[in-house]
Amino acid sequence: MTTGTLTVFEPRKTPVQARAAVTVDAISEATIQVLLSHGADRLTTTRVADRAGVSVGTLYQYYPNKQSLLFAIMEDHFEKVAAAMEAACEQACHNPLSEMIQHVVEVFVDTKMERSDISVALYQVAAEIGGPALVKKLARRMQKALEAMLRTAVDIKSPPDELAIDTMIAAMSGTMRSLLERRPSPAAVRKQREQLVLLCQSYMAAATARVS
Amino acid sequence: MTTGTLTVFEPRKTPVQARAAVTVDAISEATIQVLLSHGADRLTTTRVADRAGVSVGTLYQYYPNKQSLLFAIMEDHFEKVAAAMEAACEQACHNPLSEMIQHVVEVFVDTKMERSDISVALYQVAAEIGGPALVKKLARRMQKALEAMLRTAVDIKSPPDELAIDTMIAAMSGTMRSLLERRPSPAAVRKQREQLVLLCQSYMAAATARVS
Amino acid sequence: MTTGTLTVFEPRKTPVQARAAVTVDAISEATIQVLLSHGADRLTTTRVADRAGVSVGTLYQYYPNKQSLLFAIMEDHFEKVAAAMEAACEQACHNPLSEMIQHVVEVFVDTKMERSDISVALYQVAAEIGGPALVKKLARRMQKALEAMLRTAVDIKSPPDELAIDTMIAAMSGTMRSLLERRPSPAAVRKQREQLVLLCQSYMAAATARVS
Amino acid sequence: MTTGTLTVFEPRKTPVQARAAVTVDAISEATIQVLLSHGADRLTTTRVADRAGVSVGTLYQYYPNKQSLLFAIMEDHFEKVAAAMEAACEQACHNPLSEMIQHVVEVFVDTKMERSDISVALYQVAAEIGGPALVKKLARRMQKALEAMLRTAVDIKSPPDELAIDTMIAAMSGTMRSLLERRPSPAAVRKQREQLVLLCQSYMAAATARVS
DNA sequence: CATGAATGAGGTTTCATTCAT
DNA sequence: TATGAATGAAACCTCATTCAT
Repeated sequence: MTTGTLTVFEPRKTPVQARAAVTVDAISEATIQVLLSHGADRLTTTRVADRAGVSVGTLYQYYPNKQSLLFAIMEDHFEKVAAAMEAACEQACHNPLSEMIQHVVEVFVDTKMERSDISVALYQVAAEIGGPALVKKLARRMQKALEAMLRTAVDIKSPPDELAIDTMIAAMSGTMRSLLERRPSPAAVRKQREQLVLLCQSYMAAATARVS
Repeated sequence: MTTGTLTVFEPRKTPVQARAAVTVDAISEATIQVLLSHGADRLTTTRVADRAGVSVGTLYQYYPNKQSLLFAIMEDHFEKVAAAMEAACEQACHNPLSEMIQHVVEVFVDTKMERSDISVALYQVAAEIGGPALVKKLARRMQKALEAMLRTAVDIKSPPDELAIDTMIAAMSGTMRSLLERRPSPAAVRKQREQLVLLCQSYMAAATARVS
Repeated sequence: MTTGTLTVFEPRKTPVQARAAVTVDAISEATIQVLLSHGADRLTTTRVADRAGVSVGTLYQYYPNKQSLLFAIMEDHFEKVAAAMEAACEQACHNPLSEMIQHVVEVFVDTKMERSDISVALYQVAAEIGGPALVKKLARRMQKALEAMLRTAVDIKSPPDELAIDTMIAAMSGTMRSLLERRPSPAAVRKQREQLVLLCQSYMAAATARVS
Repeated sequence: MTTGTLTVFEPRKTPVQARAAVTVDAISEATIQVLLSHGADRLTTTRVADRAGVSVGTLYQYYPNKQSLLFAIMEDHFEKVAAAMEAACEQACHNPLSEMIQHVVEVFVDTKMERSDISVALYQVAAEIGGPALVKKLARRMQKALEAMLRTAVDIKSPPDELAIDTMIAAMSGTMRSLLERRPSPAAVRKQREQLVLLCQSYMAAATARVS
């Protein structure tokens, strides 16, 4: 397919003056806005620059090409999610399994919702940029964090195996994706979050039972 | 975003002659090939026509525009999935809950895998065409079929509520998507299928328990 | 510096229909016109297409990029010059040295003058495209043809050595370049041609004398 | 074509402070470097400034526009060549023709070689800036100096006519250009210099013989 | 004076679509 | 019907130049 190399998307130069930092942020935010209001195929660098209130030239001072715009947002977002999950996992250590899962899933959903616009926007373009590669990286980090946490569960003999954790991550991310793409109301999200907690809890319980 | 109207994407004319049917199929197949080998952003009508062994002009005799190409494939695929699920649901009536789920999930996974290339290809472009709308339609059909089936389960008092069924569909589709995007080996698929069965079984059991 | 690869500049596709051949010629001719009337730095693909009476899109159907436009002309022109020189050399065999040189130099000047516009136009851009490489190829062909001819001179024992022939080629081409860039009148050309003949004759005579 | 006016390209201000002179030199040198390493079409003011270790702003304090950068170098170089030739001509007065020519040609070649990088760099851009005009000026100066010198030749009745001198200048410059563009080794240059001396000597002798 | 962020006109190239043959 | 040449709007991106700091 495409890409494979990630370095192509790296930002072009780090701003040294104060106003430049503002510009970079404005461009980044504008990208999301345009992605949501116009769709991936009508995202043009000119439109982004316009929305950001700068000229195209300025945009290209900080991003080497159109894809790097999207890539930067994705990297940022994934970093945020990964960090939140790692923190959540650490915090939930030494608890019963079901409480662990509840905490972790709630944090996942809440983190995603915090900038649900970004998530939805990214779903549209993930494939065209380094998406899959970054997703894999993110999954590995979550996998590790979850495993470490699960090892400390007070009410199970041994943690679920890798396959089960993998599946749970896929289920969490995938379900969340399906839900977000429906653009749910906050109330709907609350209800769905509850369901996702239940889903993961019951699966983990079942997966653990079979293994131990 | 875009879309909303579905009628724009309808194929231009139904092939009445055998030769035409072959052409249409070739184009459709070529579209998937190109999507997979070149990526969504490098899918051009000329390339598709080339791959299909016809001229652009011919392509435009059967499809009014580029999007209709993709839309037709998606519609087709979704129809196949929906039909398979409806059949599976009917077939699984009057069984214990867990057997029902097992059957349904296995059929879902198998149907998706049968043309996994199409699924993967479509993930890239779903957003740009009538994707969400079709997904919603598909979800409604599955929802209905599942509900009807669940009502006949021999070992539960009342079927899970709408929210739970919805969640299960989102989980099935979403998890499957996450898995397929990793381009798994057939062996890996078999293992993952087992896990997905377990996931849905345990969730449905839990969701039923809470309701009844 | 630049390039090194020559294949990048190859034409994109060979026209199969009759009208296409006309188009290709028109574009080629328009390129020269624009080069001469606007200069190398103001040669734009749009301008060329305009001048040729076609759209940019059409231009790009036959030339993969801007440079290939120029490259095609250069290749063509060099081929013409090389062929003319080879013919001239063959024709001049078995004559006295000075007559050989006269014939060859006159043919060289006349061939260059025939499309002096192209020569002048190319001087501007040779460096930016595969210029040096093609020049070297051309020089080799001329070198070979001249050497073969000189070996048959009836009034010298042994032909001038490679270095001398090389120098004569450089002198012929270089002097011609200097002259052409002054955009001389036909009358001036005639006088200069005579001088160039004399220059080459006396040099070859001197170079031969020293060697033999 | 372009140009015609020469005044546009004059440097903006003469450096009065020592520091400024260093800067101007650095920029000038950087221009040549970039021209040689990146080619004419990738010569940007920013790149030159970078290479020179200053900011674009600073560059524009000393040169009003990009072309003036190149023009200044060319003017400088031509001035050096012209001065060297004038000195050589004066020094060679009152000698036999062939010795005169030898001296003059050797000085020409050596002066060109001293900064052969500049010559090669300039060949790329001469057309885009005031090139032809400057060349004409240079040729006139050389023409004058040569004529004055030739008038003092001790072994000929009358000097060669204007046309012959013109042709010799064209031959010298043109041949040198052809040679330099091949990027020759110092050893090759020595051999070629000898040939060029011979070429000019024999031509001048012939041209004189015919006239007298 | 020096800096480098910002500008935006303008260049190159692509590609969905049409239509004469 | 099939073909493929032609179209041209529109996208991406560069770079000479300015000017606030």
